[in-house]
Amino acid sequence: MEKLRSFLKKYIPQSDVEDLIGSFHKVRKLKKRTYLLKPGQDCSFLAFVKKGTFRVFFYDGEGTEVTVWFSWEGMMIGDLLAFYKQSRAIFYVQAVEDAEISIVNGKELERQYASNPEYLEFGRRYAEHVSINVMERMLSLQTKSAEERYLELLANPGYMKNIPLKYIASYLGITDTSLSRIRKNIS
Amino acid sequence: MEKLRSFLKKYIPQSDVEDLIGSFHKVRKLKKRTYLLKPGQDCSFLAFVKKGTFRVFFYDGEGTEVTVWFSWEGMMIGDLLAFYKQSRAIFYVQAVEDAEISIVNGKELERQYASNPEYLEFGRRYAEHVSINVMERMLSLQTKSAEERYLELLANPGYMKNIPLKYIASYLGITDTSLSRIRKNIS
DNA sequence: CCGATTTCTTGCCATTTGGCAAGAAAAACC
DNA sequence: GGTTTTTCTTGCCAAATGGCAAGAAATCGG
Repeated sequence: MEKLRSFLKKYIPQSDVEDLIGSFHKVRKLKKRTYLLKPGQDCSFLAFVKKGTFRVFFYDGEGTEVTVWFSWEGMMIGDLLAFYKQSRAIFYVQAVEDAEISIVNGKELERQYASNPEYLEFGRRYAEHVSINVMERMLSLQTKSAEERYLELLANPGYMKNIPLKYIASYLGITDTSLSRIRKNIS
Repeated sequence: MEKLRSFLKKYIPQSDVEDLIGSFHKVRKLKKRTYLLKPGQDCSFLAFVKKGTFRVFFYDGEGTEVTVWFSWEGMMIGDLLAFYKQSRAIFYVQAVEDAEISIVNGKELERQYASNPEYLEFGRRYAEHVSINVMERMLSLQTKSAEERYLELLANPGYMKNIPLKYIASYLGITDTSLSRIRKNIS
């Protein structure tokens, strides 16, 4: 639970987070390529990634897979859009490699918020953090070329190293063919 | 204050919001094309738009204006990215037409959160709402053509009707030249 | 280790979007 | 109302990205 503790402490460093940690009680292991969520399912929970990598994706109007988000060890995963909208799952959430997660149910989380306003502050700060990340990705999509966006990804640690290029391509908003050509250009 | 009340009630319908309303005490009027914020300024506040329209923009590496966001009557405005990151302003925030706003200072807002956990819940729900909006715009940028994105905008009420096309173009992530051609195509 | 499957690259050509510059149209200003 | 400034459109051509299909390369699964 050490990783979960330091994750939570990032948002509410002053608070005792033991009760909150305790509410992430359901543990699941997922084999590579299996699904944590599919569209239409109940997705009123958040999961903390203890091990592995996930991707969030859907099929667009033409039946093409679009990867919306990735999540690695030490981060949260789930269908956050649907979670915040309080709707059924919109996306697929799939393990990109063998993974292990701890889950907190949405109702349980609300109870934690109600019992301790410091946890409510966690909810707020986490949502703000999500806003920041999504805004920055949005800006990148709005203003940068596919090649620039790809270089941006590579600038990060080695996060992308086990991710198939076709997932990365759709995350960048381009086809795998185009990404392949961009890679050729760069090298 | 009626509009502000119903805005706040959208997020915390059960709560008495009078104290929170009271904290939006500073009122400002801005003439068309004047700035509420410029990069580097202190932007630790939120403003509620009582009248008028705003846009958030910056200059990219090539010195081209990029419109990031719009805000209309009944919504909040400010440099939300910098506000959440607790940094100095990153963007310009400009009145697109004569406008009037009510401002709440960030520190004051924190005091409200501290004094009443129900207001903290407002902070959380609003950040979640922002996440939803930004995610949806991000998805649109990632998966749709410029023409589809433009039609999407038009599908809304008459929101865009006083906005110069060049601002809309940069909001869509294209040049004004391209938008002009798209418009020709459509009609 | 080997066959089956998935992923990645490449060629050819189409479509979308951009850059620049000139002129038309609209809006702002006095 | 007329002048100035800003915004919008268009033509010409370039660059970026896509679609399809074939084959190469890598990975998977026993």
